[in-house]
Amino acid sequence: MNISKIATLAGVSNATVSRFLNNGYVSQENREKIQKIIDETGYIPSAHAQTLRTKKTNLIGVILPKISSEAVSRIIEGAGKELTEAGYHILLGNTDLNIQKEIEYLNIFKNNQVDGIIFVATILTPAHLEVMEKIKVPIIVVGQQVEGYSCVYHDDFGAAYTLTKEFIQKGCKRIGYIGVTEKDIAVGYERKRGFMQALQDSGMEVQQELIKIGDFSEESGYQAINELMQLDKRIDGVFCATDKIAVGALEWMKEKQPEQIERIKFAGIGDSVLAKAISPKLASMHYYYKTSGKEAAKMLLDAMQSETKMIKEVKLGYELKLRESFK
Amino acid sequence: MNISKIATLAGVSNATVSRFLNNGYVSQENREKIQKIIDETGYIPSAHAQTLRTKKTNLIGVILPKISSEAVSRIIEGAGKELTEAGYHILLGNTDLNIQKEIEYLNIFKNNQVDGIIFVATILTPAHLEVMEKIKVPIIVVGQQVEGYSCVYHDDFGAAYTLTKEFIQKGCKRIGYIGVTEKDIAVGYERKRGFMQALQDSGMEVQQELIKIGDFSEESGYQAINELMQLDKRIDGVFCATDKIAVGALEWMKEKQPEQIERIKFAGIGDSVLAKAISPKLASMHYYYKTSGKEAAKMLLDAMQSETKMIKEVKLGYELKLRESFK
DNA sequence: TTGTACGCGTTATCAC
DNA sequence: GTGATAACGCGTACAA
Repeated sequence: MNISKIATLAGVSNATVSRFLNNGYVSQENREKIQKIIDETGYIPSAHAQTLRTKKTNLIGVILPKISSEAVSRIIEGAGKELTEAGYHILLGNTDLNIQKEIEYLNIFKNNQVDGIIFVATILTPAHLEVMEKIKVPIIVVGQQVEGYSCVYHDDFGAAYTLTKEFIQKGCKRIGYIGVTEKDIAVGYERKRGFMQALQDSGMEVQQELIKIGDFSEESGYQAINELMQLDKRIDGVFCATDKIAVGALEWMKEKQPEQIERIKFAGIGDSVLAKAISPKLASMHYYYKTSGKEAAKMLLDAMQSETKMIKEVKLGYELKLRESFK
Repeated sequence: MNISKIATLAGVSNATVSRFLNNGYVSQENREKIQKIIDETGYIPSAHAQTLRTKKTNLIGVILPKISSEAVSRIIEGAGKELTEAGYHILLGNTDLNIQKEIEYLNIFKNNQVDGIIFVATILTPAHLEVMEKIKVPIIVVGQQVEGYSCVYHDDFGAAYTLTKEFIQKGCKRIGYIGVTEKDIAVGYERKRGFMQALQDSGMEVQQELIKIGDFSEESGYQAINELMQLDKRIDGVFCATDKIAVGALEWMKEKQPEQIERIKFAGIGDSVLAKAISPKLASMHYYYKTSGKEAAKMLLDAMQSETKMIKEVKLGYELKLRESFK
């Protein structure tokens, strides 16, 4: 079923049907005839033919590292709502933590396959930037601050700084740190920087041996805390760059040294559902993931409308959630 | 940049370029010339124009109730991997638990916008089936068994039956049940049926007043357990239709009657990350969500290839995970 | 092995 | 207000 058949059935030309569909001038009489045929046939215009003609796809490419992550799914949830309301659909680009795939998706989306891109980034390499340069549709980066692109991210430095100050204020003297690779500017570099800066500003020495770098898994938290506890039994605080890492660390404590768990303060970042569910309840920094998705979508919608390529950065705050692990 | 420009630059006709791109006969000499131009320009054919011409979109519509759900995101993860490898992309249809939106998305996907549909269903109404009837592309339903459609789902009856038997074997005499609406055939109806059947088969009476129906939230578990404990203080087991409900119930116990928590056995279904993280660790039935997504994708790929509309049902098993809450 | 010419379904232009 | 008709970018008979 296509527009010509509808036109024939309604006794008008396809141009009139097209005008009817796109709010052009059509007589009341013809409006009714056409509507009747459309209702009867259940006709829906071919989005692909429309795209070919108008250059507008109504599609937004969303590139993300891992769909089964609480943060990421929240971001999509927020972005999706906003985009759907504006008449756009989401084309998914799940890279499964594979950096090469990120570049592949950027390339796939490049040639007008989508009207805009939301890129939930982790590690940005020069290769990424090179491809991104060539893309004509607007790109909004989520989760990382990146020069030359509109982005929405959390204040990782500030969150880590504030959280570390909290450790210090509560009297912690020897605080361990478990983080991730600094190639991830937001989670790895900025959070660690906030941690170290807060120590320095409080006149405390940064002890490099108490800084452990793992990956994003619970296991890496489990292993890192083990190393930390062997290194220095007087540790009285453990700053984990993510909640997941903290959960792993707490798991180790509960298994191996349950008598110490009350003495040592633990905190993560992200305020996941896990943080609230485990025992002791994990202190964490609440991040507004859904809002960040929503904000990114709004920025993208703006960018797609305007002619000028104005760059806008949105830095979202955080909220301290002190819980049992931080008494 | 389009195929004609590439052809001109390479000094051949667009037909030759097209043949080159689609593995047709092209002389070695021309192959090289064309490849050179394509490399230089970074040309990528317009997927939309290809679709218009070939009627193949390479798109799979995935309709789901809520992206930020562990089960759902796992399903997508599994399906996505399989589909991507086969050269398809996912067009997201997040309905945000709105049944009307499910029907909207089915309609959007109807008219050849996608080559196939994966429908992660919750409640299927006659209105759903009516729209689904009219859709020409293959549909695979995930999470529910539905007459006339290929589907992949978990053995909810069996899981609930087995789990209930476990309660009984461990000596429970008065088992409460907290479930969800029976309109959801899988989670609501089948799990409850398994529960009741197991009681009956063991010669135990089903006590209707010990059966509570809430929604999918933790709060509903929190409230339902409160009602149950007021009704009958001798309750020694609580079967929760989902892990989330069980988490809410345990939360209430920890807050209000911590001294009773050891006496009463708790279990959920789904084996979420929460189940393993909370204390006491929640006994649950492991479900193979990622596998179900993978399986659905495979079935869809098959269905899209074959001419015949063979219906296939895949019922996945479960794995009992006894944990602290079930000692 | 190559090129010409047409059609996929839609929108936009223009003359009526 | 309306209806031919060209054009969007591509794939593919068909003729060469």
